[in-house]
Amino acid sequence: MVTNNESNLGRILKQQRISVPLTLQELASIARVSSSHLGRIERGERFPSARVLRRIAKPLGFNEDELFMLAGFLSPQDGVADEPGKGYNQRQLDPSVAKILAEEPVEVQRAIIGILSILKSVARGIDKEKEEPQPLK
Amino acid sequence: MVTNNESNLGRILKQQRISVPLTLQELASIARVSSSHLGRIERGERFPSARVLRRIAKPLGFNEDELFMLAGFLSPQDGVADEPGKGYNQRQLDPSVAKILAEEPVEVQRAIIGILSILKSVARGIDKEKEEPQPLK
DNA sequence: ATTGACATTTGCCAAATGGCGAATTACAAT
DNA sequence: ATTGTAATTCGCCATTTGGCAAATGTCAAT
Repeated sequence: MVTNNESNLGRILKQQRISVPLTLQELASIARVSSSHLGRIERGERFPSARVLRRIAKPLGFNEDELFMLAGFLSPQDGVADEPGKGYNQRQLDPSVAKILAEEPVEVQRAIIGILSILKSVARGIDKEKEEPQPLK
Repeated sequence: MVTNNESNLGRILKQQRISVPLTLQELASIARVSSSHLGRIERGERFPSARVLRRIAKPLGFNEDELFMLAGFLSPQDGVADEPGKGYNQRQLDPSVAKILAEEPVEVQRAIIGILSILKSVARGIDKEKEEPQPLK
């Protein structure tokens, strides 16, 4: 990525690094990313991958999600929601159901969801006559 | 990276895509990622960038952070997965499964467990009636 | 079997990421 | 100023990502 139009990310990262304070080389050795690369990221000549972003997050005092949001990797409203009942489902998964299901392989779990969706569409009525005529007999 | 086969991510993505259901081309056009690339990701020949992961999240019914966790981009709340593909325990309740199921009333959740146990017992006793050819025509 | 319509995979390529070492720039303390 | 040393930037290159188009696979309907 060349001269990112709106790369405050680099400035933010540099500011944070300076204020910690760390040099590029120190951050590089802590985060295991080359200092030259970090330098290019700070001045907007390169864009950090998720892996690099993740590695420099803690040394700079960022949360990973926070930094991912700054980088535009995560949508603003889609942070990790630790708050209960925040636009999520008001219903919840029955604990015993969760426990039983958790003992099955993930493929089985997903297959179960597949069966559920079939049952729901059947219950809703035969809704796909226009496209895919079911060989009923 | 060549055929990083130990990565479940591809499997998970494919399972989810199939169960939605979507074809590679449909997902490609919805998510604006080429179908060939998506195919390679699913079979582990390529590793998705954050940008791609972000684009395919919603069409597949994942939260972005959920998917980032699966890809190893975000650490799970406890434990550290430094390499992508690790840190995914196969014997846990899949987050997307939990989410979908949590939207159903508890009676439905329990009914699903009932169906699961019936299916398992059928699968166990499948050889008791080996003489039952299904008339499939 | 043949056709046709999709779906998936493969070959090839452009662009981007990221490391290493050399060059350059601060910035001390003589 | 000049020397020394640490910090930053630059040049070059390997590796990876991701797209396009062609090849291949799949499957239902002739």
